[in-house]
Amino acid sequence: MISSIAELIADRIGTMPAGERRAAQTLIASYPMIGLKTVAEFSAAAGVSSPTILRFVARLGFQNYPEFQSSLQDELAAQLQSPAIRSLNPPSPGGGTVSPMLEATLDNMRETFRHLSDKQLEDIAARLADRRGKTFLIGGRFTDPLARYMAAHLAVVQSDVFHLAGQESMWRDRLIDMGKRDVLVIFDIRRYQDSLVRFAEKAHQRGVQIVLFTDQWLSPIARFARHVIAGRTAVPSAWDSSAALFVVAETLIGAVTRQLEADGARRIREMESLR
Amino acid sequence: MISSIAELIADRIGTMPAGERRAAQTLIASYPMIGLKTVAEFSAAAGVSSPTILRFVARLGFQNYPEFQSSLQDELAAQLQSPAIRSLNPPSPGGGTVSPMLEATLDNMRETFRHLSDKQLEDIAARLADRRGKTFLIGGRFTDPLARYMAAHLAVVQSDVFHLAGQESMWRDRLIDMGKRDVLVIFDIRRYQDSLVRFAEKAHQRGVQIVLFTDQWLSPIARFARHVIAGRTAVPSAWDSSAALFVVAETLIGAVTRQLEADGARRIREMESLR
DNA sequence: GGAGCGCTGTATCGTATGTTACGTATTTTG
DNA sequence: CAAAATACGTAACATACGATACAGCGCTCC
Repeated sequence: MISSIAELIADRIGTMPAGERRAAQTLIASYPMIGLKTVAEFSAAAGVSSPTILRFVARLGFQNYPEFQSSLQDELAAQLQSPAIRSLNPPSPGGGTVSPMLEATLDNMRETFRHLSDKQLEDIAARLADRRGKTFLIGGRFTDPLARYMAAHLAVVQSDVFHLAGQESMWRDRLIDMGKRDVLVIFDIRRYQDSLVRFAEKAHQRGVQIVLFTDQWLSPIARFARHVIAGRTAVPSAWDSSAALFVVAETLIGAVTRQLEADGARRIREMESLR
Repeated sequence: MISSIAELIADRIGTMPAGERRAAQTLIASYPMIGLKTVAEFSAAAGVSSPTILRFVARLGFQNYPEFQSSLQDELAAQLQSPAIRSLNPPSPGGGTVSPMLEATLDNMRETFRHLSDKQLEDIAARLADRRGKTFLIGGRFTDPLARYMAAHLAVVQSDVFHLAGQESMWRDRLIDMGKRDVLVIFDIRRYQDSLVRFAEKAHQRGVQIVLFTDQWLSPIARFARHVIAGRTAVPSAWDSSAALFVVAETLIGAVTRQLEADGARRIREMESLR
């Protein structure tokens, strides 16, 4: 079973003529980067001519050079999605059904945050902390609890935080209260909900700033969103995991709280005294 | 100091027009693979035209598209050479707010699961999957969304799943429906809510089996509970983190689904056909 | 309500890139 | 040692790719 081009090369390098062998060795030496460049660059690096490179990829079984490159890219993509860090967490001798799920979840989080810079989060937090507008939150069938969770926390440190619940017609009517200075936080992962998309579009038309939590395939709402947070959701289960998005939400809650520190602290104290 | 294109994008995404922002988001979502493909593919994935992609890379400071691609490749190459330091987000020496939060959360999860055996989880899952009784879920001020999340999923694979919402008096009345064969899942972390404790006690008196999600200091409800899941909640933030509990909940959801596989699969299909 | 600006997509163009044909060099074999 | 077969590079070719000019549209600001 051959699963990577590198193996394929190792398998056939013995049967190759001198020129192609040099190509193979050059590719292996800085695998797979050279293969992503142009034929001319590849040939120059290997010290052979362009046609030799093409004959080389043909011998590997590819119809043409672009096809070869696509294959390399797919390989890279797969590699990047399951970071090698996995090996750093010992395979938890237990073995049971728990480990794979936990491991995948941890990977998802690392991967999600890898695509997320401090600056982005701070920007979004700043937007949420900006007290000139209101904050609305809403989610889909399985993600609405995340919206609630976030709303519950934000509502403690600032006023004008509203979770949109209930029937579609209910929240649609709330559109009238929304304007340019307001923020709408939407959670939407596969399978994306039409009702949410429609709602997002209408809100967008009113100039509302949309912060979208979605999965790596991006909900169609992304096109209306000012900020998009793409979380990894794949786990060995019948369900997708929202855990990564949950952690991003918590991180944001923390960031907003920090930015509102002065005001927020007072607010929290007041609130405590009211209980 | 900007060292990666991802950062560069995060830095300037705020100043970009809508179309280019979509390009940026698409790139970040599957960073950096899309950027290595052709302009046509990139533009199609982002849902914009080719010139918009080119304007996008121009705005990032590149003279032309190939130069942009080379830069991405260099980045990838550097990344591949030091697999240990996979983190795209540099260790944020400036005290980035993200890393410590994420690290703490990941630690919490590992620690939480370290104290949780496969057997325990399977037992709880079996209890929840046992279809002779009903399942009720409820949570506290900040944890109720977790109860909702779990309820939303369980309700798909089995009947008789109820989330207890609204006023305290509302759910207190539901006690009348609860008996020995039923399960009550409660989420309660500091500061523990008296109302929940009272409710748990009454349910316990009726012989209801209680599954408690709490923090490492254990809610007083623990004394009534048949199963206790203690999650770590400490993070460098003003708030406690429920992320570990969330992941346990997802794990349980997965386990229950698996145990109900035969029935559950049919149920899910039926449900799909109803939509 | 009108004028101006900026953003975006369509259509066209030039060119860099992959591809192929062919001639020369090198090795292999009888 | 000769002759054939294979390998390799040069050079011409075609295509697909990136780049650009331009027009339509929406938005903002008078």
